[in-house]
Amino acid sequence: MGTPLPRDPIAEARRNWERHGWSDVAAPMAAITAIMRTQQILLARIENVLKPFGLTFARYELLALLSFARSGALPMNKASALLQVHPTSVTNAVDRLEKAALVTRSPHPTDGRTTLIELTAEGRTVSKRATAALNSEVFGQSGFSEDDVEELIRIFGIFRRNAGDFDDG
Amino acid sequence: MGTPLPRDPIAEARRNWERHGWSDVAAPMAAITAIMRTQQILLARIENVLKPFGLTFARYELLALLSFARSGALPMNKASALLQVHPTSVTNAVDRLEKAALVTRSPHPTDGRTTLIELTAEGRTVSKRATAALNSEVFGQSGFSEDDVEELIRIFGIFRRNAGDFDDG
DNA sequence: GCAATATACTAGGACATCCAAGGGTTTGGA
DNA sequence: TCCAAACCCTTGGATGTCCTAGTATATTGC
Repeated sequence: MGTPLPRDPIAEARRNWERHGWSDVAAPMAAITAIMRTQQILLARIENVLKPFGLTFARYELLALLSFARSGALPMNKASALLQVHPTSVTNAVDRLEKAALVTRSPHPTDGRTTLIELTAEGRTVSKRATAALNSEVFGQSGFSEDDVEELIRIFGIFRRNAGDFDDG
Repeated sequence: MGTPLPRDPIAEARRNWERHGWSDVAAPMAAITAIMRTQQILLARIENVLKPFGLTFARYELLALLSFARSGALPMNKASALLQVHPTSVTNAVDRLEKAALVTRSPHPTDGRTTLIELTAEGRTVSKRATAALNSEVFGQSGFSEDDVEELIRIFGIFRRNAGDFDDG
């Protein structure tokens, strides 16, 4: 996307904030902006690893979720809740995964409103291979120290709970 | 988007990773997934605050960048580099901001290839108001402790430099 | 038992991001 | 001097996300 900048643009933004008299919120602004940028970098790495499998991160997450379900099947609304994305995003992902023959839709046995998503044999295979690739090429080389990884898990765990993602602690 | 889950879905994913023998990368996987989710939550808060101004985060970032430029104007490629997004994303944002009369395009005085983006008076006003809103409603209530904010800035600063975003230290 | 309310999924629209390609402008080396 | 390579912006296409209905099925309450 380009050559490195001579200066950290987020540090510059922080200085701009301070210079304009917003010192009280300059640090959180910088932290939040850094989260945004880091997410963008990580997502690009992940998508790059998944591309050979014909997967995007959204579709991979759904496959992985199904692969951990006891029966290999989940209702769409359950998937939406667990992945914490809008139901229409799940519909979209399932449409494409179904077209690629990695999952199938089937009616819920007792609730006519509900659609079950189920992994196909190929879906399970692709999921396994994609996970192996992500483990070795992204998660295994995250660039974060072990201590920092635990810090991030702690900080964002608190944040997500406060944001209403889940109840336990 | 829904009621809180009974359990932290990312902590569950981490346990799944460990149960499948990927303990060595389970923690970074959890950290990266938490970054993704946190970004999503923060972006939603930001977009929500910006909506009354008719802005999205992408457009706001461009406005804010311009407001800090000495002359209030920047070449598009410069904006693309500083915001670290694809040039086509800048084209898209400028199209919409120009339609809203918040910025104007003008030819570069000496380089015929380059287009300058410049804030209009209204663009400057909207930028100021939107920044004030974000400062008070998002950055001022980030939910991160002061210490954690500094930790995040440190950790992601290292990460972004290693990812090639910038050169200094 | 039936109407009103709630829940589940999908269709269509608005935005953002990236990539690939195309057309115009500059620059630089033969 | 002049043409090829480099650079800048835009267009068109693929994806993903969310929101706002709209349709179908369940549940609840009177």
